[in-house]
Amino acid sequence: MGRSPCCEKAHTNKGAWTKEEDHRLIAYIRAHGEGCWRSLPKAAGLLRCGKSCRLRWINYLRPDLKRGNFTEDEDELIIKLHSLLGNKWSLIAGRLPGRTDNEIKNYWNTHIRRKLLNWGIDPATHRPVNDGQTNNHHPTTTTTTNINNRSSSLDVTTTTISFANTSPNQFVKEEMEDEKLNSDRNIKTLLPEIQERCPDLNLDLRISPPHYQNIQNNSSSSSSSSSSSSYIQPQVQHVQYNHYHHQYEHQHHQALKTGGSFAGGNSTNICFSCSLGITNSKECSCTTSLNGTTSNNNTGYDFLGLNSGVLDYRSIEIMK
DNA sequence: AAGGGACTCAACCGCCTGGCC
DNA sequence: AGGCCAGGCGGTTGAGTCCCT
Repeated sequence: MGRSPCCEKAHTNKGAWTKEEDHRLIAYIRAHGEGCWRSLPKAAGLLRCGKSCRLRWINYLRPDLKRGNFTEDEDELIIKLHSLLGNKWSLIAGRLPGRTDNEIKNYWNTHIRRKLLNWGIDPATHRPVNDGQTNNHHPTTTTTTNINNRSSSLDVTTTTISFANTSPNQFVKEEMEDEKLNSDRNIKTLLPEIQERCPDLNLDLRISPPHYQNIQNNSSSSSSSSSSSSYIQPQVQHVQYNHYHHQYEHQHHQALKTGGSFAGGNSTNICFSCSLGITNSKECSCTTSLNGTTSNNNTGYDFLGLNSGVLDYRSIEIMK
């Protein structure tokens, strides 16, 4: 026995929404709020499937939607979130206020995928295309050059992934260069160039213990060039989102000042939302105020932020 | 100007999940 | 425990638009 249809398809409109339908839907939701999508079309006088109404509202009519092109910062954030979360568009959208999962999914498939491919990076794995070795479960010794390593007042070693230096014009130029180069050379010869172009782009992922442990070990992870790495003795590099750099450092500084740890430590937690600058969001599950007081007595490591309900990118580290 | 291929993105489809009975 | 249902999600489609020849 098949599933019952969500609506009577014979009596519903399909395809593009008309302005009148939009107005009806908006008026109804303003008056009655969201929810009960199945009964909404009838109540609102719409010949639409409830799902269709929900989608139209969420993806297009919602007043808090941010219209217009994605910014470089948003690009950057989407790439990083995708490297952490995969095709979990709704989760990614949750970190980008005003953007919908559908919008991000489309943008990924039409723009970012191609951009990464032009860089020689597999958008699915965030690894260099043709890099068979890195698919190995046992990472080999590699050399890393940490050019964009920003020193902070905290003397905490971090590696900043930055696309910010690349202006739109540069992108166009680089894409043209890429096409030429791809036709001229074997892709293998390109890999060093890709790394040179994005010297701080290291998209190999691993899950590590809380960040505070790495603070203690930071002296061993700040070298600007080679060292061997393995899962046993990792060379730790932290992902850090440039545009939230300042806020993060502030929070981190406060946490250290008060003797606590930051985001992933076992005494205080700054939630993922806040670490991304999405303060006061419904996702916020901070257990610590910035003055260092703790409002929750969770103990142990919250893998993937499951206890706090959100991912904590600070504890998801990138290594080579 | 016209044809056609490439691209974009709103919308649809089908599956999954969780709540309720 | 199992069925039903609503909501949500990710993958896919296709109409409209853009761009190149």
